[in-house]
Amino acid sequence: MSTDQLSLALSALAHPARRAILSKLVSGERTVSELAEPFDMTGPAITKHLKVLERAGLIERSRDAQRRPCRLRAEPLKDIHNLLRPYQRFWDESFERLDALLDEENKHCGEE
Amino acid sequence: MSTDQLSLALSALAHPARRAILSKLVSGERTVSELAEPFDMTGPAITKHLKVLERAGLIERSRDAQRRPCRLRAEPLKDIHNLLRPYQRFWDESFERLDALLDEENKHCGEE
DNA sequence: ATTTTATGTTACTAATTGGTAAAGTAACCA
DNA sequence: TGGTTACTTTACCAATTAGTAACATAAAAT
Repeated sequence: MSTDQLSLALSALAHPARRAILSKLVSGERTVSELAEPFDMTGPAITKHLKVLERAGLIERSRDAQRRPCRLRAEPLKDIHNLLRPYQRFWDESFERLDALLDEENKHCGEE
Repeated sequence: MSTDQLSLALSALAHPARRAILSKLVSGERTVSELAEPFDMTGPAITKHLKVLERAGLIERSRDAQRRPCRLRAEPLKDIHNLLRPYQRFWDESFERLDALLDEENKHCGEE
């Protein structure tokens, strides 16, 4: 597995349960059991998903008595957003124009 | 593994080699060997990465004699972009304001 | 002190990933 | 027909991931 932050964040998001967990955190801190509740998933499974998210820097955890609340950290998402930026024009243009754009680019830097 | 398009696209991007391949395709069609050249990687390894990208809908392949040129397909990237949108305000705001935002949200929907 | 609640750890399994070497296919070239 | 180029397929391997059941810990409530 690739251990750079960007790869970690992307592969953390590549699971519906983890995306659902993140989206729950948009509205604020949540405990592990609050996050686990809507999923038909055992405790250890949730714990592992949270570890993946934590390792990717997408959540932070604190302590509140026996609870371990999770909160969102959006920085890695910003990196993904930046990764996508060079491609954005490909979906902002109509699909017919894509070929034209590619051909145009080829004239400039296609020969090495 | 999750087989929905979004998960496939995200996990396809979660490898530096595949991101590098995609970024090469921004400037137009490339053959397999053109894509393989900068990596210290065997043919079969590249073929596998291309299959992952193809399965995720991020590239299309055609035929030109014995060559199998690849071209970019950006739609799945648009889906990722849309996935990120709800989080965007978290990095557009200063980090001090994040807590305030979260607390504000909690007042509205934190009690169930 | 004991129980309950909340969460984590360990040990195990099955499936997937990322890589290799070696053989196979497909199109062009002489 | 035979050789070369371009790429794929077929085993095979080691490492990782996603899940489970069972057990462990930590704080609060009784």
